[in-house]
Amino acid sequence: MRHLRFLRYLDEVARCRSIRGAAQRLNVTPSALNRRIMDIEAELDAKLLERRARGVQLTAAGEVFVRYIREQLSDAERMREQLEDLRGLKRGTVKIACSQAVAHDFLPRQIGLFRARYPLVGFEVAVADHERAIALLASYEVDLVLVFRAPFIGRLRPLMTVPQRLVALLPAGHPLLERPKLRLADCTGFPLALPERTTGGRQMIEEFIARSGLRLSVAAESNSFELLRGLVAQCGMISFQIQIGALPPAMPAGIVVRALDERDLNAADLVLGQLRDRNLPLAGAQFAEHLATGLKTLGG
Amino acid sequence: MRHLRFLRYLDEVARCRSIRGAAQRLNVTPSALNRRIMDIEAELDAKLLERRARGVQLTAAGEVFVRYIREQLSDAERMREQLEDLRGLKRGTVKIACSQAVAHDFLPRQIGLFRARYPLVGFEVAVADHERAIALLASYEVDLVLVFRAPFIGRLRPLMTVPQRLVALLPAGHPLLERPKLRLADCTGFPLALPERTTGGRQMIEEFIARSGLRLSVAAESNSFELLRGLVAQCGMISFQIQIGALPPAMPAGIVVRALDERDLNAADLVLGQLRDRNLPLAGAQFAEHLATGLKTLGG
DNA sequence: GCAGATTGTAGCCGAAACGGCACCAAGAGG
DNA sequence: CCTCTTGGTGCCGTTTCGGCTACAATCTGC
Repeated sequence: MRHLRFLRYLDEVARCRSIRGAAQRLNVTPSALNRRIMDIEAELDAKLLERRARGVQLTAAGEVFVRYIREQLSDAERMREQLEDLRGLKRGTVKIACSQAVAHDFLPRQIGLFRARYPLVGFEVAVADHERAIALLASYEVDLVLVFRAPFIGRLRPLMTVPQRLVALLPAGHPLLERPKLRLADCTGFPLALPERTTGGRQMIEEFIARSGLRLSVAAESNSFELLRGLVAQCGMISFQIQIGALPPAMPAGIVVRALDERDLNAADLVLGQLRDRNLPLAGAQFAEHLATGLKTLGG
Repeated sequence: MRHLRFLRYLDEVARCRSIRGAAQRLNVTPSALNRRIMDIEAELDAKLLERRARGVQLTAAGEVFVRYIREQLSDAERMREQLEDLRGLKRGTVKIACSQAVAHDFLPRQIGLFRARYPLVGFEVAVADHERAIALLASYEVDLVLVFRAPFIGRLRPLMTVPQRLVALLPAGHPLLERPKLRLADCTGFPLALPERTTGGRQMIEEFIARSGLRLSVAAESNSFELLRGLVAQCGMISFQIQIGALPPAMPAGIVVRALDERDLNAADLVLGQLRDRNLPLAGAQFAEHLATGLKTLGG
């Protein structure tokens, strides 16, 4: 959309917090960029940027305007999709940020199912922790988030929440597998491979430790669930994951999933959400609906 | 907003259903206007207008695009108001369409109360029948409607509904005033001044007539409630109005208001509404809230 | 069926907007 | 102190835009 050029300019400046930096990314000269911004400031009769020696900073008015810009850009995209839609094509791009737990199996499968019906729809998936996911949502870089233990933010509108329990991942043949149900206390003697402290699952474990005073032997710790699974299968460690991240069919041979006793850990919510006060692009809205049914059948 | 110029162009063309007509209203030449439109069509790769000999007609894609345009223009206005807002000024313009029944007393008083708190807020009020009011809302020419017996339209989002009964307006000293409550059948012998058939109040009366087979002597009929009141005060006729249009303090001397028996006429709704899927400008949203409380205290 | 009016459209030209380049001024950091 | 980075300005060529004029197609009234 031609008429949105200036808006893109300011959007990029806001992201880079620098006129020269934005100019480089936009393939224009800083002077030209700066002039357009000054035009807008003159028209609105309000300073949008606080010019500092090391770059620029958005003023309060700038914040308001940048939010407006991102709405506009999003709306333009949505309109385009509507046009494509009534031309018979279902296309567009779904941008989503998700927790690592769903990155291995659940989300890719849902994308596959969705694309079977709408093959022209593209996807951009950012795997990130809760905070970064919410930040991406707030800056309009993604349309949807699917995260575990989302922080309570006013601008997040939950579309669906699914309670999730923690399950244990054990190597095949592990002695603990003889018991039908596992308690966390049973694991004290065994080497554990835990997810990083920023993840929701780890925080649940930490809360339990704080409550019970249990001492666990943490043999390994990683930000990669992929690696943790490897530690289980190849080093005989025990790891933990939320249910959706450890659906039995997706587990490699050599790893067995066991539920943890309900007394040990409360469930926490996996939440599918979008930005409040925002109209999603067609493709995004449809995929959100698709995901919602996918999540629902998961529970049933 | 400079970057929205093209959009205004097409918006006006859509309203005029003519390129030349729109060009005249926009103070540009038809050729220039047409070029911009063709630019947009080329960029979207979709014909927006069906060129005919007597003017132009929006295509389906055109409809989608024009709706997008009006959203954009509305959003731009809202953003401006937000900027003014954080500059300390509460300004903006509230655009509202209303039924005649509230034009005489209720709405002006509410506007007065509102402007006492926000003196910089301007008003544009269009008095119109239901259909036209809804049309104005749908084409983004007004932000709010306050109409009696609004038609059920999907795009209308009711914010508040207030049931309204019909009351009779009689000249002071009229013989019927001796009775505490009036029945419609009592009026058969007297000359009546009825509102036009397009108004909601008249339709209620017509429905009663159809049900009861009553014969009323219609001495006068008008589209102006102002005139009807004159006929009551100066010609001794009886007229009818919904409650909110006949609040006793607003009645001129010489006119007395009497409730009609509940058995005769059901209540119908006065509805305050906005367009679904639209974010109102700040001033509009605030006035809607103000009106809602005004309507609530009315009932209590 | 034919003149007249009305509508959208293309060519040409001047004006305005825009971007690139070179240069300047102001802080930050050593 | 100098140097490096940042935003800001003057000048000039390019692109975009709008007004004028003329033209083809269609509707209207007789």
